[in-house]
Amino acid sequence: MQARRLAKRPSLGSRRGGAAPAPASEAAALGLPPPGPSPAAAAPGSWRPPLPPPRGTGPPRAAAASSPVLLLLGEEDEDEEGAGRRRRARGRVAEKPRGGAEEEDDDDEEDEEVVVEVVDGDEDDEDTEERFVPLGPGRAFPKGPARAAVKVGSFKREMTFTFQSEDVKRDSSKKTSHHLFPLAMEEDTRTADTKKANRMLDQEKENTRSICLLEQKRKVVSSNIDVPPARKSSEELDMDKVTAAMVLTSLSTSPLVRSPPVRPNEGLSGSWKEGAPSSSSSSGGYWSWSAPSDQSNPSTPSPPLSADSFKPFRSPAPPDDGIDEAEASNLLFDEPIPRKRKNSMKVMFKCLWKNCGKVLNTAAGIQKHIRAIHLGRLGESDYSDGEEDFYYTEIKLNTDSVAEGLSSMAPVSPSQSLASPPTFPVPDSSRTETPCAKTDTKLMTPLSRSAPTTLYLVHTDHAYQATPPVTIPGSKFTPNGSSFSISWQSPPVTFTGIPVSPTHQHPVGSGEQRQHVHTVLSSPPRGTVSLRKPRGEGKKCRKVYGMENRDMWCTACRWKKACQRFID
DNA sequence: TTTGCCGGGTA
DNA sequence: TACCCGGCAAA
Ligand SMILES: [Zn+2]
Repeated sequence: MQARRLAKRPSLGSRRGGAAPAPASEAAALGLPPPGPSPAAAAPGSWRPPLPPPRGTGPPRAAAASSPVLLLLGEEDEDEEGAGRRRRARGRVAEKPRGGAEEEDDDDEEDEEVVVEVVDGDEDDEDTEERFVPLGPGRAFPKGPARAAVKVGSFKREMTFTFQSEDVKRDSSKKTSHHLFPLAMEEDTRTADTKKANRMLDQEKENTRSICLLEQKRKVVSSNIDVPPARKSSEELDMDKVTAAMVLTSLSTSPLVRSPPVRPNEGLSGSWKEGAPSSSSSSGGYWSWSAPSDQSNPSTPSPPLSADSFKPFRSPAPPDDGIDEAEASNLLFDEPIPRKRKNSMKVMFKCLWKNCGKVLNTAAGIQKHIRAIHLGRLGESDYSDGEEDFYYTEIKLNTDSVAEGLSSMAPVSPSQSLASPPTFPVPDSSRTETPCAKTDTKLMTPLSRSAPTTLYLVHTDHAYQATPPVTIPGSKFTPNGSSFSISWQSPPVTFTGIPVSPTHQHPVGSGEQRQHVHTVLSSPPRGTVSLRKPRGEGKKCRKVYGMENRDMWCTACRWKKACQRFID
């Protein structure tokens, strides 16, 4: 191998000492340090290759030369263990002189320790309500993305946990006499639970979607989620998940879609009921979004009903929409924000009854409405057999999305655009996203085009750029983070692709590259998926360090991929 | 020609 | 997945 390489690359051959013969002389020739210390031995602060500057060589180099600290702070200066020539790529991972920064964006885990610490913290509190607390005030927010990621992860987990427990709790308390098995429960479907369940599902979806937000605001959230010391059989728990999943799946086509209008012969009631044998569920936790982390995803292809999406669906309900709309918006504003909803979330309940588009801000209200007006059951004020459930739907409004919806402004995230079109495998070759991002995508892909705020989809053009540390330039997620999405584009900053960037957000502003996205949008069938990137004009590793210092290049460059160090 | 890097191949 | 490279296109 080596041989081959050498042979193939004359230029390199001359310098690439690593394993090749005659390293010493070569080194000397190049002004390299005495080969004394084995290449790998190089101490952190040790020697830095004067840098056979092919061309004035990068400034980073200079600084990086001796101070590890600097290295850490600085973007990413690799420091090939002093002696420079680490033996070719292969093993470089192994050596990681803790003092010196790592080369490779993908390697520098400057925050490593920190991260660990955090994790620990989380773990510790693992199960208590206060688990978040410590994180909030106590910890100064670390900056590393890596860290962030980790945190996020753990949070998610926790939350999941939390909810489930809650679920179960109420579940059990509520229908104590119910069977515990989903199938069996189908019979009971149309019980109060059902509705709750549905709602819960919706919420789940939504939550998933906005999980990122949650993460951002975990602090806030945490305060809301109080976890009663819940214990329950794992069995139950599972069941929950399962059922939830089932329901989700079956409902994947928004309830609205398949509701009333579905059957032409729809009588007055119960017409479509049979159609949805699936709706069975157990828990009725409002805040439940079961197993967001792993489980839920598979079953959440459903379109989140949201401000936007509901409009179209509304079609079943003929005229008086205008009124509703208005009404809705009104409610929107004075609504006390149902429970745990995060600032930007509003929940409305909309009557799906034909010709009736009533929108109320409380489930009870809508139920009552349906029962009274449409089902003609006036008596049973509080009792609901779940029937109403089928005639109303919960609408989640994300204030942001609303705003967006009003003025379908362009600057919104392109990612959104990407997702919405009938689905054409957009170039989008590889995307590395955070877990949440994942769920996000899932949700959005189908038909939804809402909640633009929630996408922190991370998209890196290349895997090579996936992990670098990066502090997002312009904006930092604010615990409130509801409006950050748009602000990205401007900063032309060179932010080293990271797992936390809003999908294709910035490209639009900074570059031409994603332009084609629009194209795709307008005319889906565009086959031309592979538009070559315009190619950044900046100097890249190759140019900067020159062929001779190939090992100083960033990995990507070495791989002949898009440079990740000098991003355009 | 050089540079950047895509697409694809190999290990 | 990590690594490498042919080859194309922009500079
Ligand atoms: Zn590079």
